[in-house]
Amino acid sequence: MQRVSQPTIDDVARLAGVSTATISRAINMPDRVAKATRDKIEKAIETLGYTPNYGGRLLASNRTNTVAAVIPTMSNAMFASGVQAFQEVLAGAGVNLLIASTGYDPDEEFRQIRALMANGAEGFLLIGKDRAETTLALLKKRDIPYVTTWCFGNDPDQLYAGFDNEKAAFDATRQVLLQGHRRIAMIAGITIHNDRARDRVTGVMAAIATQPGARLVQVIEARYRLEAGADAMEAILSSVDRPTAVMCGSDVLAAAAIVRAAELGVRVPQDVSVVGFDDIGLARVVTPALTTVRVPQTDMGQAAARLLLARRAGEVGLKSQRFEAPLILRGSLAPPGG
Amino acid sequence: MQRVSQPTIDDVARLAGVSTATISRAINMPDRVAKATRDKIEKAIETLGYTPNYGGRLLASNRTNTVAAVIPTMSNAMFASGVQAFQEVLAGAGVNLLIASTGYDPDEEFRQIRALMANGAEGFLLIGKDRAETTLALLKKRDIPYVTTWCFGNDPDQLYAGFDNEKAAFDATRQVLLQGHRRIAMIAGITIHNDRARDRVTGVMAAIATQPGARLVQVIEARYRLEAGADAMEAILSSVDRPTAVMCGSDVLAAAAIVRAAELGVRVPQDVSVVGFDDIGLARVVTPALTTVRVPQTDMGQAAARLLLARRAGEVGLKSQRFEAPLILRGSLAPPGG
DNA sequence: CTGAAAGCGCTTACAG
DNA sequence: CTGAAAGCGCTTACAG
Repeated sequence: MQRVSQPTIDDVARLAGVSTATISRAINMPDRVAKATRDKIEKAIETLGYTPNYGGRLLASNRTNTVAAVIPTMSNAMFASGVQAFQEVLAGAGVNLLIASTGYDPDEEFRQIRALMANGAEGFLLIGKDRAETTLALLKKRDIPYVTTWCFGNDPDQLYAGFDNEKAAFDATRQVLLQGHRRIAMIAGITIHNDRARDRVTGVMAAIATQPGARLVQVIEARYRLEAGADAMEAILSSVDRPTAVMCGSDVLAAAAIVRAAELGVRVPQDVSVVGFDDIGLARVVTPALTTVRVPQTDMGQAAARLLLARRAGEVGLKSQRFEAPLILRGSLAPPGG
Repeated sequence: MQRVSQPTIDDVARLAGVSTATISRAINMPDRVAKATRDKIEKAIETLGYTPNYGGRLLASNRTNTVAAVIPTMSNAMFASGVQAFQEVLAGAGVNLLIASTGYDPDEEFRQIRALMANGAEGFLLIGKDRAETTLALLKKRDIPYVTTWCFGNDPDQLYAGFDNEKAAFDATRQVLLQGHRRIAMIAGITIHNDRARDRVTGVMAAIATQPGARLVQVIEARYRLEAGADAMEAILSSVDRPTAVMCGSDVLAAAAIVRAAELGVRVPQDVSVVGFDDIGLARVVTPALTTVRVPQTDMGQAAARLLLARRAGEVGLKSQRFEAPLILRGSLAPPGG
């Protein structure tokens, strides 16, 4: 990708008959340049097809205009809307978005963040709290701003734009208990290196503990894939101590669980209720439609972008933002026995 | 996002007792530096926590190590796996990915591409052929390599990594006809500014034209949203000339159509068959599971990355790559009458 | 409102 | 294998 030689600011200066300083000003602070001069310059720029060289600009100004989002995966709608919202707000401010995925691997996350920093990322959107020590040290050493999303914490040194996974799972489970369920199972995400998955388990457990007579009969961890969710559901349904409700760590798991239940002739919600987490498209398409926790993807993405933009503009005293993640009631949850 | 002052190559040179040229070589072409020197340098780099300044490097070498993907939307799983695959291959080569979305608007696409070029994008992954003239002119003028995906064409000047939407839709429709369907409707994507949506309609029409007695009773265009697909299905089902099969321009539309049909008491596939396009997660979760055209997302994403990487490495005579998009048979398609 | 000039931090022929 | 030095294309005090 060798570039053909492009016109430089010197070419424009020569053609317009002014200094390069004035060209630079005309581009970056137009109102500090006389209208007549500006017009000449614009004409010259147009004629030459000039666009400023990125590297030169960068080196001189020490700003890249670029932030990065590092997410576990793009293939799951779990993060898509959030990243989309993040990008839209950034684009509105003329800031570009670099993106990388980690496959839920902290070492890969470290590598990606380091590479992105070396390539000009001035700020980061990160998912969750679980992170390699080295990553935190790197970010701190270089004093790079970042916003932690998809979770919430009270650490005043950290900037969050997220929600409380434990509370969301707790509240959802409370509603399940309220409907009368006492034997509950969980299909959780893989909890290692994943605080969101862990917090959801904790929340479910905590809610069950508040209800005398209620029991968590089983917790199975599964990757966020349809096949894994289906298999977990089958294991749960074939156990002797069959639950009346299954809480799931994600919609992918929950949707797959519903499908597998149907294949096994188990009716949802009459025989078993299923609750998801995310509220992505899947939730409304499965039969019965999924009762699920709505993750505030758009809110988080927008807030993260605004926070980063504000930091960039030099604002201080920025505050973390916490959003609600309510349970959306649909057909997959009903009192035990239907 | 003002950076605190970081160590420069001069600091490293001083500490290691060598010239900056040698530092640069140790980093970029390690085997042209004596082992002993390299060790000294590595130690100095480590001590200082040095990482090369992006702007300086860029200006001197004129390479950004960054390519961009400009897609209609990230919120739909339609493109997610393809972009994920694209990013993974790039990351393996140490190349970073900028990403932007256009909302299916050619003007927005132009703006995003221009902004990305100004921010160092050395190559592009683009979706489909429909594009503003100005965009093409811009790309050409700056001689920026790009790969066109999610479609295919025979233009030898263009680099494609995609599939033939018309052929895929044609083949799928042929199979529907083979099952005995003669009255067919279509829920298409919005075709303006979208060659993929248009080609799918053309393919469906062409296949129907090959079958005596077969008719396309209705074509409704809908945005790729669940609600729009559901409403389109309702309109189709309430028409007097009700089809026995509905071809859809995407899985989102098809899944929503199935759900709405069920709500209206219309059985799929007994009363009406439904065929999708994409094969995203939704397809396997809806009841009945969706018969759908599998879009080779991963193949396209990987191929696009490899093509761009090859161009970058100076390879010439690169060839477009065309993949298959086969119909995946599941429960939503059956002969008329079930 | 405008210009001359220094400087940002690298890379890379060129020479040895 | 290593170094001295030019140069990449901008921005930005400083001066007027």
